[in-house]
Amino acid sequence: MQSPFKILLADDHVMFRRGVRRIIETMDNVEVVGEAGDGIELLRLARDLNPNLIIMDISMPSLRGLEATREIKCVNSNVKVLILTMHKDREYLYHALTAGAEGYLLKEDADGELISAIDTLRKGGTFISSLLSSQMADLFVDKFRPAGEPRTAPEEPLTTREREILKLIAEGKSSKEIGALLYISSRTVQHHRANIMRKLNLKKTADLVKYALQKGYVMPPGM
Amino acid sequence: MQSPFKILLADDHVMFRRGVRRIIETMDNVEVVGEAGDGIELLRLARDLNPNLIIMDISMPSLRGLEATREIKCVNSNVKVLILTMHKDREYLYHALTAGAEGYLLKEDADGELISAIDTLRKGGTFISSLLSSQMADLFVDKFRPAGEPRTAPEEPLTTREREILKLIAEGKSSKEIGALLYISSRTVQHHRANIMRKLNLKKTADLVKYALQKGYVMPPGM
DNA sequence: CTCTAATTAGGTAATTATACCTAGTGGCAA
DNA sequence: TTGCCACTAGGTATAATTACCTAATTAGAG
Repeated sequence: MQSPFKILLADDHVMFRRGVRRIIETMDNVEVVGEAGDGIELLRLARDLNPNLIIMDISMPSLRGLEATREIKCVNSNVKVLILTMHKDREYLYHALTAGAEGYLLKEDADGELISAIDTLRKGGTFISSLLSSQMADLFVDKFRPAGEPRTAPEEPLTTREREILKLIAEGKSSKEIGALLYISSRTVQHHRANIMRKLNLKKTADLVKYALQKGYVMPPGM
Repeated sequence: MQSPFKILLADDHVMFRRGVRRIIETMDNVEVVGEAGDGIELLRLARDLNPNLIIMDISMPSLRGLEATREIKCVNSNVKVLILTMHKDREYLYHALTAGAEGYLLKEDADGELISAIDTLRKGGTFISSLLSSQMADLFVDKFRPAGEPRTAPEEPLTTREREILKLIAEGKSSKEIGALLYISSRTVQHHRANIMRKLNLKKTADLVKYALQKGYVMPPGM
């Protein structure tokens, strides 16, 4: 048997820490080594107790949880962080993940998922509340795909044909090749090309490629 | 009552399309307007039928599903895409999302989640198989955190000067402009340019731009 | 010292891209 | 019908890229 998995709890509500501790105590080879009531105490205990996992709320007095997370990750990057919170907004989730947290669990489904969350993090994985999977996906899609842009300004000045041609340009094809592909004259392609550049206020092929990449019209390099 | 939500099915297995269709037919105000057996047919039907949602497998003959997704999104960015597949690897998920898909559902839990996935996408949301939420989180964390090197070996055949010039090319500058910036002849820039293309086995400016973007030599568009 | 690679520079030619034009057709809406 | 727009096609001209060459200088490795 390995040495036990050391967990540090951080929440400003005693009752909540007690509840979490009780759930954890049903697990094998896992030990709660300490409890912190605010961020300052958390930093001190994280340094002294050297836990493997910190379970914390992100709304704590004297130092916000995310600040604490960054601080701790900076000093000891081996420790895992599981955020346990009531916030289901995507902004909180986003900030938690970018701050370095490996887990994000809603208090409302902590009963059902806390144990599997701890297990997952112990094995080196990442755990997000299943209730937030759609938010998660939204985040991902928003961050990685400026294309389509459903919610923010579908103001695309290009016509269908122009997008089609832009895609081929960004793939590295010449006007002549594109004309052959689409069964139109290369002069027509050149005309579309000029229109695209005029509409987007671009000057060079390089700009067209970057625009197409940004919009997701072509495969990102590296796949 | 609104006009029905039009769905186009794309999968190379007839039986699977039939099964999906049967599930969908239990929904209100939703209509399957067509079925495609391969990517080429999919592109044609997507254009002709103008569906609101495309449900497709990503392993189809004659055109891979992700290619088809980009193609369709490029021409009609309003259509939603739900990937229905057996692949649970994070690479597939990642590529599907970056290709512009709004949904990713495993065939094995299609029975239970297909209807809610369709509903979610109809409302403008994003849906990922709950079985993949941990993969999703891993993806997110991987992408946003490690500021250090990527895992791939940095075998870079280019010289310092060549990288410098490649960067400027990708920023949209001409050989003459680059020469003026670096106080060298535009002919020298052209020579470097040719060397870069020879080393990387590339042919066009567009390829250079994509390569530079991939390597991170220039800011990704949109940030 | 010798050899190689990197950087610099130029010649010539073909191809392609960019910047200005005009103009016919078809679809769609006021 | 009239007008607008997308798509088509072409003319002309200049700028830039791409594809072949050669070659001098310098720094560094062997």
